[in-house]
Amino acid sequence: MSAVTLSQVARQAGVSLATASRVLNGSQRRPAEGIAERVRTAALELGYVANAQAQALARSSTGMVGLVVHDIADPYFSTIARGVQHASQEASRQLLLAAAEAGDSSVFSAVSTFVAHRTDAILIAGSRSVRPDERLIHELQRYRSNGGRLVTIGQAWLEDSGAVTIDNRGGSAELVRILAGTGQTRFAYLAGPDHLVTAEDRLSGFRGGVQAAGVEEVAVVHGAFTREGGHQSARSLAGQLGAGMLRGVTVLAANDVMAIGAISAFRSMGLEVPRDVRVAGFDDIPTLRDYVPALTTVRLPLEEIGYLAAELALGQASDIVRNVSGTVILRESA
Amino acid sequence: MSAVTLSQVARQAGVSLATASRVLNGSQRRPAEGIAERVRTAALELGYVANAQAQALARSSTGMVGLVVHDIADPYFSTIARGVQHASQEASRQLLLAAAEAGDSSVFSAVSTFVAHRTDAILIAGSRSVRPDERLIHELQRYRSNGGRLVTIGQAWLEDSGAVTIDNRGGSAELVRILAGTGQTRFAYLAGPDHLVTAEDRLSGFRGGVQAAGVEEVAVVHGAFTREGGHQSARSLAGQLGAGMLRGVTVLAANDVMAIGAISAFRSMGLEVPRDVRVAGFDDIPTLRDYVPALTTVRLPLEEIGYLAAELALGQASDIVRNVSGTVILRESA
DNA sequence: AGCATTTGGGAAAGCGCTTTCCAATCTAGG
DNA sequence: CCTAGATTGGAAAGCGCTTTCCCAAATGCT
Repeated sequence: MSAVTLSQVARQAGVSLATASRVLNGSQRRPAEGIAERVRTAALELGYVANAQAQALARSSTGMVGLVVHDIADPYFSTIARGVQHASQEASRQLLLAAAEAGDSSVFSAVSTFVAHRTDAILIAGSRSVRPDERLIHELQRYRSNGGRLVTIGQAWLEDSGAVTIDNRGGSAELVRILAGTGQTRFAYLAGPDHLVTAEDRLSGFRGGVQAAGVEEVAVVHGAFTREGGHQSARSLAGQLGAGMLRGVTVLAANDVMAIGAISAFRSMGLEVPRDVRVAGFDDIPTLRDYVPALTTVRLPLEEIGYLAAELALGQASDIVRNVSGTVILRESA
Repeated sequence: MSAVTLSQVARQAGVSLATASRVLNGSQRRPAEGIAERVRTAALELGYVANAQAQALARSSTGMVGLVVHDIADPYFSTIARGVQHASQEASRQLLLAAAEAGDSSVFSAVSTFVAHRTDAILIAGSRSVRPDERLIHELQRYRSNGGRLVTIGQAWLEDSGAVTIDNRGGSAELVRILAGTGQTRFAYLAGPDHLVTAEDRLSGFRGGVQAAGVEEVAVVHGAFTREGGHQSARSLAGQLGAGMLRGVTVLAANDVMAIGAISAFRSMGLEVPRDVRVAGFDDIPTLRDYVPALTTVRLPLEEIGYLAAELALGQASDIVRNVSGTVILRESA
């Protein structure tokens, strides 16, 4: 990657490096218009594009922000990523993306790369582990103390760092409350992995809601946060209860893709949703809005969440926590 | 973003900068083990993390690859992105992501940023315009002549640059052929924007297939490559034909999300799929696989395509074109 | 023991920019 | 017409690394 350098431009324009830099790369001092014009012309002729790496080194700020997601192909994360991308673009920051599909250790390595690249900020989307990796926490703390901004999405990871927290508990509880209000009385829960706090929060919201509404908790089964996780959980729920006992039960899944998996499992068992079993999800993934039966769920403004997080990371405001909560969307499935 | 520097490590270890560099950041020369150990210890104690920017400057290679997608929240692109991400990670390259939601001009600015950041390679996913922006082409050519690698996904943009091409034409044609083989005879096409070559290729494949199979082309309507585009196109198709005439027609959409939009439109008009109208898509988006009625479509190995593209970009092989074609998946919708 | 080689650490020159000083020029006030 | 003060361009010192040389010490041979 060789390319035209500033000094070539300066030479061609017959000015010094300093002047060329001042003209081309925004500085306090604006050289006289005549000179500036010469420099601009030279730059254009040579096709000069500033080397962001060198600028970063000289300015000690890279203009890059790092986003770590669990899986970019998961619509939950890709929607958040979209929001982040928009905000970064508006702030003319470049987005570095890393996937951490293998838990804390891969979050750690993603963070390390970002640290190496000296991103101005790091955003972490994806649930914190209930018992977080010490190494990771240290790394993040050091990053912050070196002046890096950290914003986590979902819940706060560090005491006083930025975060866009999501009221998972409240959303689940509200969903149960409303469903109970429509007369449903027997609830089962397809929970996510029990080591993720997002999953645990949604579960505990469910339990709180069940208690508050005075309805019955038929069963809780844990599984992966994926379509397959939902599918398996649904099957094991059926096994646990006996297929007959499933009739009339409202099955809440920890997220939409699990709900989809569950519905597919129920269907393969000859159960129709919502006639035989009711199912609801969480997140309100945009791509799934045309699904039939339309999924009752808790809508999270995913894109906005990403946008907000990036704003927090890029704003000059000191680190801040912003809470967003979901709204229950009653559709056909429950 | 201040942090521990190599010279601090060197000082603490009591060696020179050169030695410290050789020990920590892979070089030909391996200092004696005793010394190396001292350096490593010092680095660990101080929590040294090499500054990738500075390394990039010194080595004149950044280890970053840029990916431009149309819209990261679109499952088509996020799936490709996943493949790219995997390949980059395996090659320990960092991924820069940019969205180009506003056509060629935004592709241009994305590319410019990547050029500024001196990414080792640029991957462009998302269809080329039928009449591509001259400026863009020049920028890409200059990038390549400066030693940057370019890989486009979908079709080749530059004469001899890397590309993972997709046999859109063949896929569409094959889909028509197979559907005609099941006895369907009247076909309509919901095409994408007529300025994108992907859209045009799929359309021309459709036409070729119709001709070859000797079936009837009822209508072709153009719309956006989105769910809403599909919805609207379906409505205008109905308007054009008269709702009655739609019965028995097989409506092929230029991609899956358009197909979903179309089905939703038909449904709102009281038409049931596939009983009244048949619908098929293209791409086989993973998230949509549980959709009911299950979508007949042309499966594209999206993730693999992304992976392949990144391999081409990162491999030492000179730029190469790799073609992938889809396979027709018959399900319920058509 | 004496010489030619190899080995391995360090000094220093960049990589491409930004930014602080400096010095020269210009402006305005007396 | 002279001087204090404001402008403005340029020289040069970094930013944090890599890598080429150079030189001293260690090694292998005769």
